[in-house]
Amino acid sequence: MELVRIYECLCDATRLRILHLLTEGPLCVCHFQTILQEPQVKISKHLGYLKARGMVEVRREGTWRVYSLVTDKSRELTGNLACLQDCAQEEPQFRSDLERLRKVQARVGDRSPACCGRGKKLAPMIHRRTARPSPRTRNPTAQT
Amino acid sequence: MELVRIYECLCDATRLRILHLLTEGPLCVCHFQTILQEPQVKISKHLGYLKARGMVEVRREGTWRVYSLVTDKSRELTGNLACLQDCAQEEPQFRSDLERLRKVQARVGDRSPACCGRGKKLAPMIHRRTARPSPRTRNPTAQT
DNA sequence: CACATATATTCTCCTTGAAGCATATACCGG
DNA sequence: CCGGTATATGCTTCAAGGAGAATATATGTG
Repeated sequence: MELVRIYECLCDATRLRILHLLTEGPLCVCHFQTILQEPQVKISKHLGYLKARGMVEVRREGTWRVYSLVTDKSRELTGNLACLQDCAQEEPQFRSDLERLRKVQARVGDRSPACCGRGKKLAPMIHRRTARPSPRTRNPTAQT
Repeated sequence: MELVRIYECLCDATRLRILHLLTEGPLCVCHFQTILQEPQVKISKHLGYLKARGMVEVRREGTWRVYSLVTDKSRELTGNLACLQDCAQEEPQFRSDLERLRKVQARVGDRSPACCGRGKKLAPMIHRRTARPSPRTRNPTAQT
């Protein structure tokens, strides 16, 4: 049952937070770190878990990996994501994640030179306001 | 996060089937056995799991235990059950469960003398068409 | 090339939970 | 009280998966 697969992805708080953020648009790992405030390994692993189950897909942007929700979602997945989205409005955790997401978006939208806030190098500068599909950046290939 | 708790309940096929059936109305363990065609231990354990997480409640009816969805559901739970209900229409597994449920309901609705089909004793005869809240049976008490 | 950054992978430790057998418990009819 | 039915629980085995430290890999910079 595909449904079970979906629910397996949803039964962990970190993954829920990740998916919730992804419904707002693609995001790279370092942004997840900033927003979720969780160690890199943890985030990377959960993203891997989600990818392995076909919930998300990746695209490289220079050094970054930009994750997004899988494009062709099943009926079940669409429904459950909508449901999650709905539930998320109450959970304070999700709300604060969203706030932090807005900040990151603002920073990045301004083309300020930080990916993870480290503000060191800048690379292709592709971190636009994550909501838009970002027309064409540098290397639209690669995925799995 | 309560959401996680909910999803934990949903990420097992047997539990999904159980919950799906319960959205149609209360059901006793022996009927679950008949419908799901799974061993008693398995069903009983999963029902216990669901009860421990506050998704279902029990009521005794003589020798039987009649399980039902918890009466006051959270917004999240309501939403997810609705979503499940929606997804269930496609899954053949759920559909055949439903068919078997109808048969059981028919049998029981006719007041035929079987709980598990064994047709031995009959007891208070409370197994009415499970869909209706069953106004008042014998022992509306008991729960945990 | 050496280095720094972004991210993934490996390995280990530990907990949860699923399955199944055997057994316990509760209730019923006689 | 006895035997039988309905259901739960204890125990064991086993696999999945979560956390974290250390390390590997890839890529861009000078």
